[in-house]
Amino acid sequence: MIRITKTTDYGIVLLTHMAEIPEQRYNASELAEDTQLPSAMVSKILKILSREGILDSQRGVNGGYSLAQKPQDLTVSEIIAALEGPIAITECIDDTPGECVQEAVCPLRSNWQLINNAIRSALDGLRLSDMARPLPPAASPAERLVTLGGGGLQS
Amino acid sequence: MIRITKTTDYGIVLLTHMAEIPEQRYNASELAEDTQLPSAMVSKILKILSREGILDSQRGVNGGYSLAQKPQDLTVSEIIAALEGPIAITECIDDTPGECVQEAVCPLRSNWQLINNAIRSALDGLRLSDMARPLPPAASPAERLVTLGGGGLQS
DNA sequence: GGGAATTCGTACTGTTTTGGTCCGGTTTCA
DNA sequence: TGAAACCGGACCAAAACAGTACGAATTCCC
Repeated sequence: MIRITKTTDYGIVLLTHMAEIPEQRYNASELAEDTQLPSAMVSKILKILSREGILDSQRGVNGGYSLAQKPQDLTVSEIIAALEGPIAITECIDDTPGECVQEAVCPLRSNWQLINNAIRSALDGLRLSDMARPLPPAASPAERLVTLGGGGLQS
Repeated sequence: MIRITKTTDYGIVLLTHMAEIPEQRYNASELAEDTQLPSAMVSKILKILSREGILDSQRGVNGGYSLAQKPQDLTVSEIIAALEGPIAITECIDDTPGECVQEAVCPLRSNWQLINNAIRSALDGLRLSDMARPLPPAASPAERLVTLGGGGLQS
């Protein structure tokens, strides 16, 4: 199953929550409380997001974390990249040439980029602000994209 | 890192190879030889693809596997779904309601669909025949999609 | 009918990744 | 000075993955 790790899952939940009041500063335990996620985990994730520049951190008594950018400027792609490294589906992408045994045989190396780019583009198009919208009034936001590419049921 | 398992990686290599002469029947050891992949693994993967209906299998002396569809009809999305289960990034998608502790708190459940759909759409647009093309003459195929969505370097 | 070639199903095992915890250190503020 | 917060790791159990093995079941050919 193509999946995102729980770390990333939680990360997006946290960021989405913070995006509700973007300017506010939140501390780790407060966020854990609000989202009902394990607090040790929350704090671990916030550390990563801060190290990666997605959050600003403020130490000390009234410290905490706040969004480094506006929710509408932060792409899902960036968030995922921060939490699980670069979005590169397969290994043979940034490999040093010569390492792959298939190199001579495999006509795919560059064609894998097709898949990577397709996914990255899709994720670049999504903003934190899109995720934070709590089910818009008229049409479900999910519908917007289904029409874009065909969708298809998950069998 | 969002990644596809090696099983899927190999699977696409195998299918791509088979797509070169779509009507032909290939046996497992032949394919392992051609692609330089571990033969036990190859055979395991072919079994799965056959069970999932992507390949037709023929037992017996001159048996082997052949593509069940034309390469231009088979989407990357289907291949991945066959090899790693439905493309559903997070757990809380097809969960039975009530299982998720966050349910009350989490405004995301339906918004995760945004991400899932975005990725699925991207993958639905790619065919096996696109992968099989061994670096078309004029422009690299990777370029086609970069322009489509912005691309962005993998940091 | 028998034997060889081939797929089929599934169980097994070692390694890596993931999810989650813990703890000692550092910074800031009152 | 001490409490509140972040920071940076190490650490561990459980799950997933990569790869192997082996005994069926089928089919073809002689």
